[in-house]
Amino acid sequence: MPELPEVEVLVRHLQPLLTGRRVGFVEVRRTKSVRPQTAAEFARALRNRRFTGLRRRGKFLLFDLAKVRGKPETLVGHLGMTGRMFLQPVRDVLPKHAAVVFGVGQGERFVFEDPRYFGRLSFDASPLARLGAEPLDHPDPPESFVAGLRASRQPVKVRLLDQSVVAGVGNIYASEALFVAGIWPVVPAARLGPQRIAGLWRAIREVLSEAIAWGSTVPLNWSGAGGGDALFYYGGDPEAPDTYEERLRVYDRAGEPCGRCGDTIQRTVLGSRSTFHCPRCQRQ
DNA sequence: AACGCCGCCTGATCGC
DNA sequence: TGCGATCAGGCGGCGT
Repeated sequence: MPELPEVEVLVRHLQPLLTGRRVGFVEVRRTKSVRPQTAAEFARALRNRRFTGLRRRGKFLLFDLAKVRGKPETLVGHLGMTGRMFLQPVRDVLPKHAAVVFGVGQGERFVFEDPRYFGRLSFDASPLARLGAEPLDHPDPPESFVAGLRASRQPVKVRLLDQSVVAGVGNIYASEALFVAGIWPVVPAARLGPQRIAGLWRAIREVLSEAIAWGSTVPLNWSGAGGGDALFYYGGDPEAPDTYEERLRVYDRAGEPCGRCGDTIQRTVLGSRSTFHCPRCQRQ
């Protein structure tokens, strides 16, 4: 599932392709996937607009649009669980679950594909206001992160999935960061002292930036053809033998030996979500 | 009011 | 082989 690194790699890929381009036709194929939720209103807000940039905030993509009186300046994208975004020639075959399609000139179109329809393309920017700090912008744990952990008796793994505590961490990198930090996922967030909080913040930054660096070293393939591994095709060729999946330390590795100590990695369920940890490297 | 849990979705996988 | 059941999960919303 796309988390901060996958969105970051996608943004870096799309930013130069979209900037300066003007939107032509707009085709909303699933009204569920857009806000406002009528095809006509959404198309009216987007048609003929020019992209001036593309940014990321947490797991959100922010498409900057040239100012037009009375119209929103930012299109907000979220990939949900299974969303993909790419450009393709207009004569190519559309994927089965193409939710939104719009022309970007020169015989090309932008495709937002999303088999489970959890993602969105929206002109409502209000969800951004609830986001916590950007982990890669702050070398030291921000006060909002410390406060978000201190206030809760929930397991720290569950707290990390709350986007108001830290923006962009999802189920995969939460397990990964806790492993790197040597923290047992079940530990109540409020029980972590300043040292461990600082270590956890560093670990979050490490696993996220490592994933981005890996993604950016691989040639991008955004043909939109084929599926490949739904988890980590963001960084490269879905057919490539080495995917980032192979670099994950604990996620989806239940029963396998820990790469650090050799003990068996465990799968548990926290907040009705799969959680992976090494019982030896992660205590208390 | 913090927190647990449901519903939204389809595709992959599993068991019989 | 075929088919129904189960699972996957980001996030908003709802109930306690």
